[in-house]
Amino acid sequence: MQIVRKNLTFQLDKPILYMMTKKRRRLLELLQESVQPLSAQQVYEQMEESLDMATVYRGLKYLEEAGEISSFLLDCSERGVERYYSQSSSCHRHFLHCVSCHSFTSLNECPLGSLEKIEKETGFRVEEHYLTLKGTCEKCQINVRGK
Amino acid sequence: MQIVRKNLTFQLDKPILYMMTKKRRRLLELLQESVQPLSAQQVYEQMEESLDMATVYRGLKYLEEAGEISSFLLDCSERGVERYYSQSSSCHRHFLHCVSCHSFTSLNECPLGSLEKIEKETGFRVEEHYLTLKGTCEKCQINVRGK
DNA sequence: AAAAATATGCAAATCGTTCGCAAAAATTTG
DNA sequence: CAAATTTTTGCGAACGATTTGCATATTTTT
Repeated sequence: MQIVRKNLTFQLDKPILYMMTKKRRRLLELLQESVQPLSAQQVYEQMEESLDMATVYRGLKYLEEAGEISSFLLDCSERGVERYYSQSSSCHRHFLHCVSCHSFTSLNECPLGSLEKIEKETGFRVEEHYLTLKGTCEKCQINVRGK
Repeated sequence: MQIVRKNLTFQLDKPILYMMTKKRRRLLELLQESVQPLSAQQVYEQMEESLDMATVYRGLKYLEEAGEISSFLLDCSERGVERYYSQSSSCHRHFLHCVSCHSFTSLNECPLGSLEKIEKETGFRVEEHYLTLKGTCEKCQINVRGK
């Protein structure tokens, strides 16, 4: 990650100028270090330096708008409906969510076929897509069997 | 739709006995008549007979557990994060959501390729999946052009 | 270094959704 | 069929995730 200063950073085509403060950088680093997508609450808990919850939310929203991270909604039986954040690595990612241990596993590639067919059929111009797969991870399958 | 009476209805393999009250039937009918998935709020507004919001929520949850309807989460720029409900027709469905007029378009088929590959790669047993496509519907594309 | 702009902490507000409880409706029992 | 029992409904309060207003702190611009 580069250090970003106001008026100096451009994302996508249109220039988005933004400011990378210490706190925001820590938020971003935390997400970059994490293998798992994290909810705002989890980010808050994992921050060593103190950071207000409102600042976490504002920071995450800011980083997302700046294109550094991306998020999705998940309804988890354990934690309820929350937004989860992860770094915006090279390409967009999807996750498998284990309904038993509630961990995420990242997919290597997007299992979605071409969207062109859909666009032709529906007349829609598809701009983004979110895919959530739910199931049971390898570990939890074994654990259940073991019992 | 069949009229369901306690102890007389079975869903899937395991017998789920459930009671179809007048209010619940109206909820279900509303969703069956609607082309679009509806949020609890929209269901509430479209109900001619008065129905408490708590009852709407409870009824929708009940119908979903009974397998009559299904739901998904959507973050819409206009309406925020809400759960949307639609009847569980024969097979499971996915929707395209227009980011301009906020309407839904139903997909004819699931664009997801085989999940087997994913299961092999990840060891995951995939049980369900949710796909949200966002973009611009045909009408809104034309409207924008027209301006 | 001072002035201006922006971010942060704190507390209160918001919004979708859920819950407790008493009354109403549906089901079961005798 | 009426009484007893179970389940649902309405109402208001509670909840949890997220947002907002405002005064203060930090960062940027001058």
